[in-house]
Amino acid sequence: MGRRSTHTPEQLRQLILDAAQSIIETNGLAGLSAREIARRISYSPGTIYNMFQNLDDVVLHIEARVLDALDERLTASLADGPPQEKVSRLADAYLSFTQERPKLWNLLFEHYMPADSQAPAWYQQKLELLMSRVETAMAPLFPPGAELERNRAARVLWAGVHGITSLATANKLSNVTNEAASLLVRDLIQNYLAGVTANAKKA
Amino acid sequence: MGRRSTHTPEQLRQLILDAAQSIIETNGLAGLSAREIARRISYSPGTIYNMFQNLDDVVLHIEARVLDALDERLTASLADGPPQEKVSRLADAYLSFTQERPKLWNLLFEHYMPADSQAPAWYQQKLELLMSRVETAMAPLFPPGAELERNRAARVLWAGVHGITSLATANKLSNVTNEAASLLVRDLIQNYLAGVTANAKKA
DNA sequence: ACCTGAACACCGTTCAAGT
DNA sequence: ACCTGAACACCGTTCAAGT
Repeated sequence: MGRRSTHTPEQLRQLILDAAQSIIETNGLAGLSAREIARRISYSPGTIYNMFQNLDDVVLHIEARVLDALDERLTASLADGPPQEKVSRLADAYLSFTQERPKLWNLLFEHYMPADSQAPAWYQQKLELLMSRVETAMAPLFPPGAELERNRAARVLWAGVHGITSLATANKLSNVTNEAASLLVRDLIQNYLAGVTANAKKA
Repeated sequence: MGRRSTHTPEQLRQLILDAAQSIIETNGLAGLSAREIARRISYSPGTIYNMFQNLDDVVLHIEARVLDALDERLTASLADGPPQEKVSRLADAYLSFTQERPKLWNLLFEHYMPADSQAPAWYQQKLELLMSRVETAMAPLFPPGAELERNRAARVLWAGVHGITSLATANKLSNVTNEAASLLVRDLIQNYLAGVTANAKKA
């Protein structure tokens, strides 16, 4: 046994991640197991543990890929226009990503860190990057110096869009199908931003 | 073996559900197993399957309890006042429930029906009841005949509050702690309702 | 050095057999 | 009638031993 080295360590890591991602895309997180990954890449289960700390660690690296793919989508969707339109474009890009790759997107929210450990710093940074796309798109709506308000509004919209998508996908919004979700998202953005700009003018 | 009947079937069902709930409250859904329930109630694993279809079915019944408890909280929070205040009260009640019993609340969203089966009708009805609390509280903000808009606004706010809570709890809102979540919720309600009522007046 | 695979401690679920 | 517990097909993870 042992010693075959047909792959470099880096290749092996990618092999593992590719297999894991493919399992998740078809069967969801519930379908993922270290043994199934091993079977697919024709290595023994132990090998997974030579390359990663454990299965949670594998999942975390898949999440990194998803966050990167999501950011690509968001940035690709940007185009000139008024802030409201930019934000709507971002939301549409987010929604279409979740609808095209539901299992992968869902992974981000159904997987929890083991209670004793927090998400690593690079993970938090990827989240912040995503949110900063929204914040930048909205910037013209706020007077200079209103960084706090702008930051808060970006978080509220981000979380709001997430909430609608998440409940619609899980069929927990009572009668709101996945398609109708985009109507709710538009409504949220329009009315929330109307409220925010009205208040900004008052101040 | 067999035949002891120290409990009626209904008692046995409640015994199982009580044990399951207690496991979830301390260790989360991940800590739940049919064998662990059996151990706690001093029955064999097979007994769980005499009383429930499977473990998912047990979880579904726990979810029913959580939805009922949540509705009790929401209705208890109601008091006279302008609609905006009523909605805020509901949101506060929701938030405090999630903070007091995070594992139980989380269950509602981390547990998915098996892909082949939908949530039963009574489950959907409980969800609708919760959402109707919001809709009723907001009713005076809408002109008569605007049922559609009212219904949509209730869903948007419900999903929005859920999204904020959910991301804050999972530490995925970057720097937004669980306490700060209530600030975001207030901001969402205030600005969204400001936008909605401005539009309603225009129409 | 690299990889294996047996071993340990768990699962969900079923169902023949016991009282 | 009610309940058991062995059986089957799975898990995650470790680590001595093989090449």
